[in-house]
Parts: sequence; C-alpha cells; structure tokens
Amino acid sequence: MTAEATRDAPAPKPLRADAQRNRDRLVEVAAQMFASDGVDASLEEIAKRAGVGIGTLYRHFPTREHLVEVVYRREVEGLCHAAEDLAREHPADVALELWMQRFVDYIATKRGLATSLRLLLTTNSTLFSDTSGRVSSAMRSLVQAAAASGKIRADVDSSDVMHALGGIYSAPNTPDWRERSGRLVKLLMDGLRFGAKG
Amino acid sequence: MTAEATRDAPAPKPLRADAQRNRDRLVEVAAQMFASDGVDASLEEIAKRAGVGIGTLYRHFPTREHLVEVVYRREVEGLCHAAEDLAREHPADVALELWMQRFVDYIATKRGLATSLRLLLTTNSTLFSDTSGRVSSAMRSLVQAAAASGKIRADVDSSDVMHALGGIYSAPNTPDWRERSGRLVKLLMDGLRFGAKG
DNA sequence: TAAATAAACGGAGGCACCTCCGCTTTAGTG
DNA sequence: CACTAAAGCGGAGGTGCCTCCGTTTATTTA
Repeated sequence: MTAEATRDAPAPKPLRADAQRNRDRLVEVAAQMFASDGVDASLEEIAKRAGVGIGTLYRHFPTREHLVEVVYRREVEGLCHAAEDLAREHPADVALELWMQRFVDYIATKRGLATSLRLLLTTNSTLFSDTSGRVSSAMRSLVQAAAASGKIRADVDSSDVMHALGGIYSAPNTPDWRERSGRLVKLLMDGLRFGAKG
Repeated sequence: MTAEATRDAPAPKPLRADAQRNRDRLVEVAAQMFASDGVDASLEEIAKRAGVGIGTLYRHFPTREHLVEVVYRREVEGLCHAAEDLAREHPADVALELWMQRFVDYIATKRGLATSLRLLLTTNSTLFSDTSGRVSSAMRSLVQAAAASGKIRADVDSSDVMHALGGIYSAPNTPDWRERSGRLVKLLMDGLRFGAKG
C-alpha cells in the first residue's frame, strides 16, 4: 500500500508534466501562505502567487480542506526527513536538539491548521494514525542513536521525551510561546545530557 | 442559573421591542430555511424573508453557527414542550407514540445540522449535555405515565426505549429513511403494548 | 407631548468562493 | 515533423459573506 492510496485506488494515474508542476507550486505556495496568514488565507491569492488560475487550484484541490491535508502531510514528511538529514550531519545529541527545535515549528503549524484538521478527521480518519506514528518513530531513532553514542544518558525512553514535548502543544499560545518552547527544549536536552558517559 | 446564562452573565439586558421582534422572526425563518435547504441556506435570503436587512441578522447572530445553535435549541424546546401537550391531550400510550414520531423529525433536523453542530461543540461544550438531558427526561415521563396507566407494560425502562430509537440516528439516510423510522416506531409501540394490563 | 439619547436598522460595497466552458498545451501516432 | 485527442488551463461572472456607517425608531426624561 503506497502513501497515496487512501482506499481502493485501482489507478493513481500519472499527471501530465505541466499539471504536476502546477500542483507542486500550489502546495509550495499554500504552505507559505497558511504559515503566514493562517488557514483562512485566500485561495485566489494562493493561485495567483503560484502563477495559475483559480480554476486550476480547484481542479487539483476541490476543497480548502484537501489542500490543507496535503500541506499538512508534506509538513510531516519534511519533519521526518529532517531527522535523517540531521542525524547524518551532526553529532547525535545535537541532531536530537535541532530536531526538537524543528518539532516546535511543526507543532506551531499543526495548531494553526487545527480547525481544518478537525474537519478532516471526520472524513479521513487515517490522517492522525498515519502521521503520529511516523513522527514518533523518527524521534525514537534519534533518541536511541544519541543514547547509543553516549551523548545522552542511556536510561531514557523516547516516548517520555515525546511526552515532555507534548506540554508544548497543550500550552496556551501566548505571544512568547515560541521562545518558551525553545527554552523547554534546551532544558530537556540538559536533562538528557546530564550524567551521560560521553 | 437560567437557561440563557452561558457563563458569568451579569446583565442579560432586555432587548428593545423591535429588536426582539426581528430576532424572533429571524429564528423562525431560519428554522424553516435550514429545514428545507440545509444549514447552508443563504443568510441574505433568510434576512430578506424575515423582512430585515442583512446587517440586522449579523448583529443578532455574529456567525452562522450562532444562528444554528439557537435554532437547534428551539427545536429541542419544542420537542420537550410537545411531550407535555401530548400527555395532556391524549391517552398515555398514544401520547408516547405521537411523541416518538415527532422525535423522528427532530433527529432528521439534528442530522441536517450535524456538521455545524460539530463545530459548535468545540466552542460550547454544554450544548449536548444540556439538550440530551432534557430530551431523555421528557421521554422518561411519557414512558412512566404510559406504564402507570397500564397502557403499556410496566417492565420497561425508558432508557431502553431511547436506545432503540437511537438506531434511527445511526441508520443511513436513504430516501426512505423517514418511512422506515416511522415503521420502527410503530413496531416499538407494539412491543410496548404487548402484555399490557390496560 | 416634545425633545434627547441610546438602540437598532439596513443595504451598499468590497472581498472571497467556486463553477463553467472556450482556449491552450501536452503526449502520443503515423 | 504534422496532426489529433485528451488533458489541463484560466478567469469572467454569479453568488454569498460580512463590515461599516448614515438613517430611523423606541424609550426615557422633562
């Protein structure tokens, strides 16, 4: 079962080259717009900035929610990918810390999309089970790698770390929310490094 | 705590006579329109048919959901009221049957409003606890009266009856849904009358 | 009853949504 | 390369949403 298959998909059909290009641009631009203006960003503006007509946007994404879902899945994709990249390019503990900082961004997006996502969940119930599984497994491998290399203490369960980060999500969104979350991550890392052998 | 008080309401403020009149008309018309055209009925059309400007509608109901909520509460109100009226004007078992038929209408409405109501629930969590309590207590008194008068058997728990009706709600909305539900109510009444002493 | 004031009204106007269909581009085929 | 069918494009236009503010009306006060 590929990632695309939502249900009984017999022929996913490859898009024509120009169609694919436009679709990608739309998602790209939508991601920016949703991030800066919220989920209520104007679809016509998104189409315009992507350099396509509004009709094209609607052909690809019949409702706003469809577009939101794709953007959200892309976000998750990026987050998981980042875990691999960071692990390759940094010492294990640094990779973990950087990733958690990025995780904060992800949560921020998720919050912004929350209302739309709620609607999606009534339609497409696999969305959350899909994504939360992938995210937590990305975190698990980072934590395990860091523990194995001795950069953080070994007696740590990755799900505990995830749980600690969960506080970020439920915390109220005051203006200083982001800074506060950043500090929380640092604090958490200090705790993880404390007593490490390496 | 009155029915109006949602939270910390120090002064409910009585409306000016014309304002109250307009508000009532709006709710009246909205109820009809939602019933016939669904929750997406045009607000401008509702205002027009109520004989007021769109601005007036928005002053009273800042969002569509507010209007939906009021209409829904009115529906529940009417349903509970009907229980008392029917009990007064009919033999206990007939009252129960008529009320259950009306309950089917109520469910039909509720289904129509479901999407909007879902949104409301994230905002105003007392909505369901308020209403479901009132409805089930209306049913309880009808069942108890019918049982006490010997028109239906005495060994019946009203919550079981409610549960049986619950099947109506979850049933798929085929075109013949309403007839089917009507038959279900009749069937249920037969069961309730079977072996009654009166 | 008349004047004063606060409350309410209403609809024009600006913006976003979304459909529809004639035009353009792509990807095959000979 | 030329041709064609199918796929895709785009934006005009009709509709609904919602705000804003000048005008009207109910109520209070004298």
